[in-house]
Amino acid sequence: MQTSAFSPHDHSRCITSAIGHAKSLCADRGVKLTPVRQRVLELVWQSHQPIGAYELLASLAKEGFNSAPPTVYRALEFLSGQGLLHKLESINAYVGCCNPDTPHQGHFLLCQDCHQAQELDSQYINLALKVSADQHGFKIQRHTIEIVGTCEECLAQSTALEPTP
Amino acid sequence: MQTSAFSPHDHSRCITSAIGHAKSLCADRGVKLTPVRQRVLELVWQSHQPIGAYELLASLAKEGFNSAPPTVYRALEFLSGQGLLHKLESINAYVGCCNPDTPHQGHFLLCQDCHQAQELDSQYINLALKVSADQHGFKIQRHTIEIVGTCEECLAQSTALEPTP
DNA sequence: TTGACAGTTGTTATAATATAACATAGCATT
DNA sequence: AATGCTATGTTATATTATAACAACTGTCAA
Ligand SMILES: [Zn+2]
Ligand SMILES: [Zn+2]
Ligand SMILES: [Zn+2]
Ligand SMILES: [Zn+2]
Repeated sequence: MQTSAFSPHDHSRCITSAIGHAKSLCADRGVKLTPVRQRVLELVWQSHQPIGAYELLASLAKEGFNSAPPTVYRALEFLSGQGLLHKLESINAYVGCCNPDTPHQGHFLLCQDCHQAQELDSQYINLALKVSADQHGFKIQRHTIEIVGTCEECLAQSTALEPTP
Repeated sequence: MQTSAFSPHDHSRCITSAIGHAKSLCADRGVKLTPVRQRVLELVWQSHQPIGAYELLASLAKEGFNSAPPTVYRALEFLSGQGLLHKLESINAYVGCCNPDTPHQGHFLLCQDCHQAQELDSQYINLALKVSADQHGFKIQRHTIEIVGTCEECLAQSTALEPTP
């Protein structure tokens, strides 16, 4: 896995790695990565841009898969349940998980310029959440952490385009 | 303002404080807290449970207000723009802001038992987000931080009900 | 073999959330 | 009164997601 979704990299390796990982993981767990489930996962991994359910559905339809909404929502539910992808709540879109072995919700950087997402699992953030929750006697079950802004690459591009003073 | 939405408190004071605050704040800013906007804000503040747009709409309808979706979404957009409420993205619901003077996105504790929400603005969390973003050269514009779990009161209740060993 | 079961998929309909587009009304300034 | 701005009314539609039930598929044991 590359260090950042935002930096240029050989993304085909992301895809093959993710799919390979998913296959072995599902085999280990005794659950079925059926054709439609695998195809949805591949489509989600087509890029680091989170993708919406109905966009996935349109792709499936073009490829001759069944294309009623439950098809894709069931696949997304399965993949999410296996920790193979995450839903980004603030944009109703789905992105592949970089580290599906252990259950987690992750933290996401969303670039509003290139629309790519990078998953983190920062122990700083986890600790800060825990400390804040503890202060209120609150027991954390899960969380949604989505940070919107501009990634390093897009910042560099916009800086390069600025008029020189 | 009370220290916690979860603890028992005189909630009528939350409401009057929030509405009074909103009135003076809108007056200061030269924007209009019209009847429907004020009523939506009051409805949002009816409790510390985040409320959905269509539930607000149903209440408005009962009270003789116009009850087409744009009415409530416009009010929510105005109130959100003035920092008087927040949308909780993970549940598509809206909750009054405790501290509308300064712009912020806040951090939310959502109790899955009593369905109440407590807004925080933890500097620990803000710092952790900033550190993580900085490590990736990412410039934060806004964020969605929603922590789901069980509040202190509900934990105490469930503990009290547990069978003694 | 066959039938019972569990899991998966197909199909239809509908729920829930949100916005586009354009018309009308109120209100302040000139 | 005419103008322009903000807010509201109205109709229609877009977007996201789920309910409900039927049909198919493979497994395994009687
Ligand atoms: Zn990649
Ligand atoms: Zn992940
Ligand atoms: Zn209160
Ligand atoms: Zn707030």
